Amino acid sequence: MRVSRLMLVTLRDDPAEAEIPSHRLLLRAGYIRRIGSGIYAYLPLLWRVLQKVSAIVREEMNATGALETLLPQLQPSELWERSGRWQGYTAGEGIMFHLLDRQGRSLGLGPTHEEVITALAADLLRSYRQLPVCLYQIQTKFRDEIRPRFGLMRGREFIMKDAYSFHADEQDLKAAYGVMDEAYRRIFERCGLRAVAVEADSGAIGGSASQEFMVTADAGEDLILASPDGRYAANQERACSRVEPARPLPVATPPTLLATPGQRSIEALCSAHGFEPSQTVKVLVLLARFASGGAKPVLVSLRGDQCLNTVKLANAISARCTEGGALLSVEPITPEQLLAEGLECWPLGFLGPHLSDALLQGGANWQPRFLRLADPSAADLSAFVCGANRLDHHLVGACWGGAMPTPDIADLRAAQPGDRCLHDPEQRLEASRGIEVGHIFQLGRKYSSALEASFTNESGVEEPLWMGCYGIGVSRLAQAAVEQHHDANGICWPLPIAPYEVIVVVANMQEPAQVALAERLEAALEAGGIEVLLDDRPERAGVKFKDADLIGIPWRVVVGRGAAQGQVELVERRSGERQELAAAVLPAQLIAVVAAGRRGKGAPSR
RNA sequence: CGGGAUGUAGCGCAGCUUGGUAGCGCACUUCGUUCGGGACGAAGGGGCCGCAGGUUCGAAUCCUGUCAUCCCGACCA
Repeated sequence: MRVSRLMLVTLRDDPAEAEIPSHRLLLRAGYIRRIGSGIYAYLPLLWRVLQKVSAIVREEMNATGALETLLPQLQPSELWERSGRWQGYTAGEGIMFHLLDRQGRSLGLGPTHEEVITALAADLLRSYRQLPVCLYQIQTKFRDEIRPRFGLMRGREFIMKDAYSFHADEQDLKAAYGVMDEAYRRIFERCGLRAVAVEADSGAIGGSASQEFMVTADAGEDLILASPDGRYAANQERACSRVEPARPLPVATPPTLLATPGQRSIEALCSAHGFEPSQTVKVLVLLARFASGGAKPVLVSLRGDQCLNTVKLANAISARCTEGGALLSVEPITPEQLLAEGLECWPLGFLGPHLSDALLQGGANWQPRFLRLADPSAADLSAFVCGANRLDHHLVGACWGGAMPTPDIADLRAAQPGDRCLHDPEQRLEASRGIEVGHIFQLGRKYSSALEASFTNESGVEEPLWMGCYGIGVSRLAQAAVEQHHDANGICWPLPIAPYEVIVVVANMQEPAQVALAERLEAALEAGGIEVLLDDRPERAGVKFKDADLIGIPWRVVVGRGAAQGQVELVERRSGERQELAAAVLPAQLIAVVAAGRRGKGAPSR
């Protein structure tokens, strides 16, 4: 392919909209153009990258026995109502684009395909003899992201590989999950990416076990906490750790009232009275809103030196409040909200776990009882300092039981870098950032039960199918590769996913000898199965070198001054290493090197 | 949605405070000189100054509204 015919438009200046290196480089090097917020055109060079990634994904999925398919993006709301997700996905902070057709039917633009696939499974799968099956597709997904960001990293339209497996029992599901885990590791490795598997929260998709695959990069949106020994890694949303022992509070029976004027924070309280944060319990009041329109006040008790993990909190609330439909949001309660609800103002900043349900009586809409939750680190304290539920006062020496109703215990604390690990107290969690490029879930029977997808087992009894689901963000993966593989001059594609493998640069198009030799080399390389670009533009050599570096083709062949003597230069993009060699031997040598790179040596050595 | 910022040529920006009918660099076209790491000179083309109102003899500039985009938080592959 000739560069003059490639519609290649590179930019010398960084576009103002791009923040992170990969986004800047994809724009500058002519791989993508923004069409709208979170909506990008994949230009020809990027499309080749995406197809290469897709081909690797396809090979590895096929190798597991999965079947490729293509499901509709336009999905009837009725399916989503049956799974109970229509409200959650369209109302409130819902991310599903939805519309009415001309008959007034309600449709959604697929953000994911559990509903469709499960409906199909209900239709087609009748007997254990048909199981297991795994279907996958590589297709555009639509999500009305609250904040699209970083180019392809978080687009509103993006390419995803999603797979769904169906099993007769949980053991078989777990086996398939393990097979997918291995396939995923091979996919990322073959794409030349350094990726780590971490324990994850399963979020809106639901289900039990789930694992994310993170491409490590400073620009990643996720915080990973991992032990140095490599035995534990988790998304911070999910991560658990040991809590440091609290310093015991000298027992003061009965609890005494302490005047604490204006000391609304743990920090202010402790510095004024010489307490340690671990001797205190902080109480948060939040409001949980549900799809049904209901709202429940939640009282959360944490040890004063610990932080709330909002994902764990949302999970704990969802698990305990099943009747109101999906949990839409959990937000701190503000004085304005109390006023609007018709309640008198609470002494915010001085709350204790014994805040009375009586304070909720007479409210307009909220449920009249608190959901009382506590993290074990707070619940384990035998005596503590907490708010007195009275303005400018705290209680010293409070303890659980009696007037202090014992709360429901749930893991609610956010693990932090530096915390000791559960599996080995000698290990401390370390933080790094990652880009989530893959996620695998054991869904269990959540969707199959809701959508009545059942099969007849060996004993002739009908039961819901066991399901797994497995995603890879294909377009995100391509950008993550750039984030991980670039330098000051541009992109350094891992060879297996590079848009072209070799670029032949004619230093001076006015030298017929150079042009002729370059064309011969292009033909020889192509005959050897190499994907070759020929830079035949009437530009100065410097411009072409800059562009070649910017677009990141792994190997560059320069046909220049030595052309008359049959000498050319070979440059490796990643290392910058160059060698002079005879044009006659170049094709064979390069074909061998590229073939080795395709076999998975595209990954960097470090 | 909350907080912050920005909309002027394809890209990056100046001009706005102090109204007088738009400019710089890159890119693009033509010619010449150059020709191995984003050359130089000359000549060109390209702008409802985001949109709509208002103030004014006159608005990119002042006022009001609106839309869009980007950044910081909650969502996710």
